[in-house]
Amino acid sequence: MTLLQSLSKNQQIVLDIIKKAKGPLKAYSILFNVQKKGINAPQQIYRALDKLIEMGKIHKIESKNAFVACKSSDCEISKATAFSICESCEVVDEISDAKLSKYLSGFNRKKGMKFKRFNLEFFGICKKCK
Amino acid sequence: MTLLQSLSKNQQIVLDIIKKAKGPLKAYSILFNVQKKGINAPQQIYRALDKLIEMGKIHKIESKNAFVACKSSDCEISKATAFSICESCEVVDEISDAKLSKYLSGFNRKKGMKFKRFNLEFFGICKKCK
DNA sequence: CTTAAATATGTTATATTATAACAAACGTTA
DNA sequence: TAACGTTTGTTATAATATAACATATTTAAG
Repeated sequence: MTLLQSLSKNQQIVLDIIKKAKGPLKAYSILFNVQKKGINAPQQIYRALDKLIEMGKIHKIESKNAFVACKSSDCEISKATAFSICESCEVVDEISDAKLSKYLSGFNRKKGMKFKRFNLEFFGICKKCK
Repeated sequence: MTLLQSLSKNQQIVLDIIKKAKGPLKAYSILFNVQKKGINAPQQIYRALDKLIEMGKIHKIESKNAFVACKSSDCEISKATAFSICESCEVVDEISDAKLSKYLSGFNRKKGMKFKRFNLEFFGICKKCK
């Protein structure tokens, strides 16, 4: 019984914009894009972003302070994220690799803690930019 | 012939503070700590931080916008970084694991790009906080 | 139904993080 | 010592993010 969590108005607006985008979007760039829709304040964007992240609909690219839609046809909650980032054209791709994910999910420091979540960012130059 | 790059005055001041710290430091917290030493402006901190990162003396924890000293007795240039981050006490540990590093350095997307660098952040609750 | 609780919204203000731009000093090294 | 690159100092401002509070809407329980 997959009670597919419905989105609020602002959450839907923000998600739509992020989905349509070709690359990662910054919060204020989202804001400028939705002012015609009656959203005027950063708070409104950040609140929607927070919820969308919680729901696993989007991810934050930490090294860029930008947001992308989740590619994995709606992962539940993002415990294991990996991205490839082109340092030239700034294109970001979500990496879905079962082996990688399993390897990292199973990785635990000897004396240390058990991990709940990880985020991995790869950097390089993509094929197009070479 | 290891020409061990010498640090400038500000670079040395900033590095010393980061090394003494128990956890990751934020740029403005560094700034407040060095105002007695005649450093007054964010620019001066950020410039030192940038150079120290280039040299591999420190790393930026992207998810926290904070900086830690490199633990690996001065890694050359940080092409492969991994950290464990406690979500409770916020302690950050650099992970030096040859296998992990090798695994990830060898990871290349099939059709995609060859990676030059990666950064991995694990999150959980550390032993002390459990 | 209808009241209470939780969630979402709108809004103003402000905090935090980071860079731009320019002038002066310092340090190589040729 | 002149020319170049690097570092410094400084003022200003850009970019990213949260606090706090009032109101509205949705959900769930009695």
